Amino acid sequence: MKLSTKGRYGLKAIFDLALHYEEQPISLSAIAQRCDISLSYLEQLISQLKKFGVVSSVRGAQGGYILNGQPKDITVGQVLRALEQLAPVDCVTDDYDCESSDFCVTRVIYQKILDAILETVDNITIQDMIDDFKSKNNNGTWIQNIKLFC
Amino acid sequence: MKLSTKGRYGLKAIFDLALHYEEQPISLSAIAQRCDISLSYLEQLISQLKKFGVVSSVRGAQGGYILNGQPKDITVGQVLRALEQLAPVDCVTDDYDCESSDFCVTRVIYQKILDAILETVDNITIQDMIDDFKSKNNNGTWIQNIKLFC
DNA sequence: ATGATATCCCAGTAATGTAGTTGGAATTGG
DNA sequence: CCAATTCCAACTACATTACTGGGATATCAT
Repeated sequence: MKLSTKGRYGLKAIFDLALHYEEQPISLSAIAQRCDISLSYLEQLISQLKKFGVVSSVRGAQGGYILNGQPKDITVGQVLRALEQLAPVDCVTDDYDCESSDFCVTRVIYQKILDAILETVDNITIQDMIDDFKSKNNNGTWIQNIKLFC
Repeated sequence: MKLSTKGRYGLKAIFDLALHYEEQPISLSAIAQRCDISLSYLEQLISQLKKFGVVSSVRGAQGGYILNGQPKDITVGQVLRALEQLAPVDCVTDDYDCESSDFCVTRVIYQKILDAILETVDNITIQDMIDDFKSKNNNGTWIQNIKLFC
C-alpha cells in the first residue's frame, strides 16, 4: 500500500508552486532544486498534472508552470489521483467490469478502503498544507529548514 | 497504493478458514485448492499470519490450521497488518524516527491516510464477511460459485 | 536574428520489489 | 513405517518503479 515517488514528489512540487504563488510562472528547475527532485523526472510528473488540469504551462524563456486555481481550491486528492492509482485493487476502479462483483465479499472491503482514502485526501487542500506549514515554522523562518517533506 | 497478493490471498485464506470453522484444523492444500492459490506461496503467507497470532497450527498428518478465535473476534485489519505494510510512507510507521517530523507538512497527510485505512479495516470482522457472503449468496447456494474474491 | 531558457515528448535502463518455485527437514496420525 | 502435513530458507522470473538521455519545439531578452 505504499505511495510511489510520483505521488510524493508531485505533492511536494505542487506545494512548492503554491508557496511561491506570486512568482508564477515558476520553472521546473527552480522546483527541482528546492524540492531536491531530478528535473527530468519532475517533467514527467508535471506533464501528468497538466493533463489532469492541476497546472498550466507557459513555454519558452521565463516560462514555467502555473497553478490552475488558488491553493484553497486544489485538493491533495486532485494531485494524488493524477499521479497515482489510489485503489487498493483494480476491480474498484471506475472503468473496471467484473461479472462476479455483486457476489464478491472482498470487493466491498477494498471499496471501503478506497472510499476512506479518497474521503481523506479530497478534504485536504493545498492551502491547508500552507497554513499548517506556516504555523509549524513560525510564519517565515521556514526558509532555513531543509528537509520539509517525506 | 495497491495491495499485494499477500494481503489479498491472506484474506481469502482466512475467510475460507472461517467458512469451514467446524472442520478445523484445515490443511493448506484444501485452502489452496478452494482459493486457487499456490500451496507453497500460501505457506509463506500463513506462516506470517501464525507469527502474528491470527492462526495456530497442528503439525503432522490430519493437521492443519486453526483460527485463533472466533470469526467475530478477528478483524480484516489484523489479517492485513500481518501481511502488508499499510502505511503509505515509511515515516508514519511505529518504529520510524525522523528528526523533522514535527515540521513536515506532508507527513500529517500520510498519517491521516493511514488512520483512515486502519479505521476502516479494523472495523470489519471476518464474521461480517461471512454474513455479507451468506446474504449475497442465498444462504448456501454459494458452493456453486467460483470466482468469489478479487 | 540569435542565443539562452524553457516546456514537451519519447525511448531506454538500472534498481527494486513482487510473486512465486524448489528442495528438503521435522512432526504426527493411521 | 508411510503418507500427510507443517516448517524453513534460499533461489528465480517477472513486473514495476524510478529514474536518465536525447532531441524537438517555443519564446523572451538582447
